[in-house]
Amino acid sequence: MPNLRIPLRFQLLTARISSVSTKRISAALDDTSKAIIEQLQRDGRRSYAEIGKAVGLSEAAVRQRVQKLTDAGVMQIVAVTDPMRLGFSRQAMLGIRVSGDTRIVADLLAEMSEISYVVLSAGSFDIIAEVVCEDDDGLIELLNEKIRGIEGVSSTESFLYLQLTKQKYDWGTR
Amino acid sequence: MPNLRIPLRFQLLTARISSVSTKRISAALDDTSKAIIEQLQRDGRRSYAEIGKAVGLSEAAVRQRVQKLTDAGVMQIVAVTDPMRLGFSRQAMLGIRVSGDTRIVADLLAEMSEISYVVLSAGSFDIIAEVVCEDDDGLIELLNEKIRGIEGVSSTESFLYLQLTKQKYDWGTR
DNA sequence: ACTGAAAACCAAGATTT
DNA sequence: AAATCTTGGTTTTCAGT
Repeated sequence: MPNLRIPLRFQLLTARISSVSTKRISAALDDTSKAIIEQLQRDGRRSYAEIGKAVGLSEAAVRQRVQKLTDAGVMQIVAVTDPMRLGFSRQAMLGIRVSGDTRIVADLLAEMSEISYVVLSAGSFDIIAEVVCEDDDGLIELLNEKIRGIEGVSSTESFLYLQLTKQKYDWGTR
Repeated sequence: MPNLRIPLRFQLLTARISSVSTKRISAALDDTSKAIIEQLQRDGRRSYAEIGKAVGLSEAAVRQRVQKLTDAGVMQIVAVTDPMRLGFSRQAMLGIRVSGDTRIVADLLAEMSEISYVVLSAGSFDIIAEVVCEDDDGLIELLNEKIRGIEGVSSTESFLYLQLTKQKYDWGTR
């Protein structure tokens, strides 16, 4: 069973890869599969029959394709919550410089509930992390009490979010 | 009808807000709703009956709550595709400095299909953007031919992804 | 494509706050 | 009174053959 506490892409990249092997599907989805995915991107609970009508397939055929796509880890149907709607209104991207093993620091960051995104990167930052806090106080506290206290963190730089202009997850279908 | 080409949070933040007013739910979800959301984060197509069994509610009650949560924009059930699985293996975060109106540049970036994420930020970068390309050539081309050519982009800095350590979307339920 | 089983839907009615 | 949950009957979908 995959670790389900971190749902979307992270899960796709880790848990699933182990079981399905690293076969790459490339952009080799046919138009019908793309159309099915598009339907489900609009509404993940749309019925197979309805999707079938839209893409010109029988209900059963749609169901089989959806099964295949999810089994292969190409697609996942999940609920996503909106931090803003839940009172987490202060977001920021952090650039972090590390002395020592970046993976150890990244793992510590990943354990923090306020941190939604952690990547190891090449460039003038070793780690990039996204934080989601209720307010400025939460962010200040997180930075000073938790992040800067991590052994090996030599400096951090914050980029407060002013406005989220775009976010998408629909690779391969457009 | 909301613009569905940009599915998740962006949609939640824009299209939905207009119709539902800006009421904030705060962390005021009761435990039952949280439990329902958790179920759907594991599998967005789990049946209402099954969820009901898990959270101690009737099938109809679960359906009503899910309806409310999605109508309120707290949650959305969608298909998410994995860029890696589809052959987009080179990702990077870009820090962009802009002279002039950052929103205009951000909108231009948002139109590019390789760019998955755009935020206006305060700090030493005016815009932060995530790019997802098939390979290094794609990234180089994007940077030089498209991004650096935008009027008002004064400098860019790239942070290539080495490893995605964490990604989550489940605010409010943990 | 067909079929039994399951789930979703709908409309009241009951219960809670 | 308003919101929320349950129940029972009906339609639709699901999953296996």
